[in-house]
Amino acid sequence: MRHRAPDLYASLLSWWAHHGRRDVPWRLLPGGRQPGPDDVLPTYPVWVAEVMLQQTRLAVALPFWRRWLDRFPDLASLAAASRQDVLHAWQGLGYYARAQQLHGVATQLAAAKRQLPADRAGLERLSGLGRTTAASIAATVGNSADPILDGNVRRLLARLLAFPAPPRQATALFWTMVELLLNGRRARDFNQALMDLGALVCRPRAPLCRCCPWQRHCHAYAKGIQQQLPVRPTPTPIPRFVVGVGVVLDRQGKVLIGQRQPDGLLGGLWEFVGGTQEPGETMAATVVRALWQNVGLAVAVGPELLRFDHAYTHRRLSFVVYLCRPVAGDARPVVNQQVVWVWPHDLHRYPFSAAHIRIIQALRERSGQT
DNA sequence: TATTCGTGGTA
DNA sequence: TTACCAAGAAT
Repeated sequence: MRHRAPDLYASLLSWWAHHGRRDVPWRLLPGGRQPGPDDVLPTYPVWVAEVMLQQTRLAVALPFWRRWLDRFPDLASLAAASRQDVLHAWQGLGYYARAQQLHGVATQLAAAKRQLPADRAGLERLSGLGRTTAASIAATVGNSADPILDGNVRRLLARLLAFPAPPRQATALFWTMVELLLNGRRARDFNQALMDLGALVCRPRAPLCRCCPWQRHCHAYAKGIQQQLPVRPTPTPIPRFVVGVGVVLDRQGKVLIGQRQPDGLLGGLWEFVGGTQEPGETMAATVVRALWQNVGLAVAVGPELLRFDHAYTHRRLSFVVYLCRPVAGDARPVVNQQVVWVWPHDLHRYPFSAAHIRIIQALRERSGQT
């Protein structure tokens, strides 16, 4: 009995030829010409793009990718850059460990006088690349026979099979399926077509089944349950915290910032000093305690600068930010890598997270008024 | 295997 | 306002 994989492949590529996205990184590479099946694309810009695109929407990553290539056009320039410059180029993209991994790989390769590998096995040994990203790079660059299994493909296959559990439980099955669908053929267009189909038609919400080349093969569609798939894993409750932040200005008008430890949340980024409110504690007390514990500085809490909510994947924070004056002690790094006093107009030289960018913006608006 | 890594758009 | 979620990987 013949399986139906060849039919699915052909209908997918036929759909993609007319409806695939044009603004994907490998179709935007310098040179402009659309690559033919035998063309080999440069590995470095594809590597950067694929890492940026991990858990990040195409439209979000694209401007970062362009700026990055403008700033670090090749592996050598990235290797020669400072960690600060690299983090600064990544500022606002999130998952900052990815930037440090790119930098680390570039540095190690440069020290060994080696170039990026272009095959999946070699790529997968690099820090920050799992099977999907390595396969996507290899297939994009060399048009190798390496299928991918990203979020788009998982969702698509979960619906195609009407898989009755969270897709993560079907990882082995889905890998086998994409291998069968690709059937040893070259994967550059195939992988892109699968992702485009997931992004444009088999969308997370309100899939456009009328436009889908696989509609007649789709078990979820046949059952009318495409809206209910894929099955979501039971969400874990997200803790909420209130964070008190002190923007400390000294007599000169310099402001105190600290650099976070290299690993963990927002690793290596700079921040204003703060801490989470404890039960029964006033906001002012939280700020005083945070400054004392984190940098050994006694401060007087002044007026509130702003308050806002900020959500991370696994916690929700409410920031309350106060202007403060130092009263006693010298700022020293306790929980931070280092602390420095900087002029407000030099803050843009340091990489900050989105929440602290917002604080900087409020600081600017306030100083502009007075 | 389950958590932990950001951010901003969207309904 | 809230919850969901996106070109996943590391631990």
